[in-house]
Amino acid sequence: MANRYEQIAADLRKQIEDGALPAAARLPSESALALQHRVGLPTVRHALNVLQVEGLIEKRHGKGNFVRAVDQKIEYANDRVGRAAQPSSPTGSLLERALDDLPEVTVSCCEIRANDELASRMNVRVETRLLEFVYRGRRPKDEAPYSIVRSYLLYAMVASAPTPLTSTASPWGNEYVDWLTEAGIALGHVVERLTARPPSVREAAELGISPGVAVIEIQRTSYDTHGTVVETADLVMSGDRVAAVYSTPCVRTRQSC
Amino acid sequence: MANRYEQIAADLRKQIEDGALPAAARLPSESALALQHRVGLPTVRHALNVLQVEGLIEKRHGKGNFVRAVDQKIEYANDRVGRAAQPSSPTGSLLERALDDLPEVTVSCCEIRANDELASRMNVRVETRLLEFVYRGRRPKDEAPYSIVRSYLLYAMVASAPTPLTSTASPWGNEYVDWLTEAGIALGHVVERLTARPPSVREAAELGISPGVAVIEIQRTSYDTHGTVVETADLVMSGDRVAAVYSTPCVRTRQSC
DNA sequence: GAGTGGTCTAGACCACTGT
DNA sequence: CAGTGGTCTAGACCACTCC
Repeated sequence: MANRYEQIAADLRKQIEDGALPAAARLPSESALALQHRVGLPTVRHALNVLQVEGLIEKRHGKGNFVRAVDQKIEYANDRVGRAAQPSSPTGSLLERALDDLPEVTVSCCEIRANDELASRMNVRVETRLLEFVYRGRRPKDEAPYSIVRSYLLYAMVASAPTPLTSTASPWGNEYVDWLTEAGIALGHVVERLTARPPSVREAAELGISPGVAVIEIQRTSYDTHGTVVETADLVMSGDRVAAVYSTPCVRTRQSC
Repeated sequence: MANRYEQIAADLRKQIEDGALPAAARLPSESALALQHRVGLPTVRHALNVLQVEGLIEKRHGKGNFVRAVDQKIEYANDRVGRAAQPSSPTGSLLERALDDLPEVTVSCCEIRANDELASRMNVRVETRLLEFVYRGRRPKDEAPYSIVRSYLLYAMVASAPTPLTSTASPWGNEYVDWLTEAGIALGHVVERLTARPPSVREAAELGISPGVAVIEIQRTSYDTHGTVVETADLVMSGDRVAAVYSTPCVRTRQSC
């Protein structure tokens, strides 16, 4: 650990953890740090790079380096999945209310044709008409959204149902449940596949995060009671602002276990 | 996008995606790349750094830079959570079998005392006697494990039950379900909180991943049928080798919905 | 305009890996 | 030993932000 840049990184890391450098505080300028530690500028930049990849600091061109605020996380809870947009469980909703941080949600919709991937996921033919809904959930105090949801429905299935784009929507794109219900379709179960990965360049820009801050990606597939796919969605969420919470009841019917 | 290093990164990224640089292939040496693109070494290293943070390449000191293999992911499925170690659902087990990739699991156990965090999570007093089980799941072809699970049980609750450390354990540390059952305790539900984040230095070393490759962290809490915490666990999984899969049935009893 | 971080150069030396 | 990446230096110039 004789590395100079590791020492500098460790020093700053400690100051951040101790609170000497509180959240959102500006670090000394890079040249100042170089003087302090009697090293060259590139060495300081290397150290800061490490901290950036660890998600501890954020660089702002022309302004300085800042301690990343890692406050309470928004929760994506599965007890709302497959239910109406109205949150019935306190898990997520109380938290959001308590923080005076009701999310602002923007929704857009357009008609598209299924490409290979969507066709395979929804078990339909390529070029099938679909409706794509894009949801962006944002905390009022933030610039960038914390999640981007692309939800896909079969055009033929919901075209007859009224689909008002309410701005009071859930940020997770759960309104489709209501629409399907109105169309007489009952949901059976929802399968979600979660992965953690670095953001693509585009995602980093859209979510306002630096590369190195992980994102959670959820591929959601909703089935009706007959096992037919009725919806699929891609959720990409900023890993440092969102946690996913799953509650699994242990129903042990003698049969299945 | 006139940046030289972005161009180099984009060039290599394209070659990896196109398959010109297949998985596990070695990239040209840094000095060779510098000559090819007529830039200085630091510029090439900057580009490679970007690709490393994106998880596309892996650097090996003294050997070279290599394309990261991103093969089929191990699945952590909640249909096994709260059930016995024997997987009953095909979701995960079939995949693992098909890949001829049955995980090797190492287990260790020691008695510890609850610290502040564990005491709060298990709703017991600090210094309460606990049993800590550490599971590491590893693919035979890999050096490092893909997941590290630390599971905590109340010593008083399971001390009387036989706890054979079977090497055929599930890599996710689910044996506690059997032990609790033997002790006459019935599980009620399991709550899991997932987050995505960069690995700590220690985790990166233990999981054999480079910083910048995200990890999935799951904080699991198991409750019995009375709502008492009977187990809690921390699962840290290499984000590029593991996906978490949750299947949520939409039981809409008229009451609760 | 002054201060900040971003890009890039050219070169030295060290540490790890293989032969 | 030769080849590889890892660390570090000193300095030039550009781009962004704020006054």
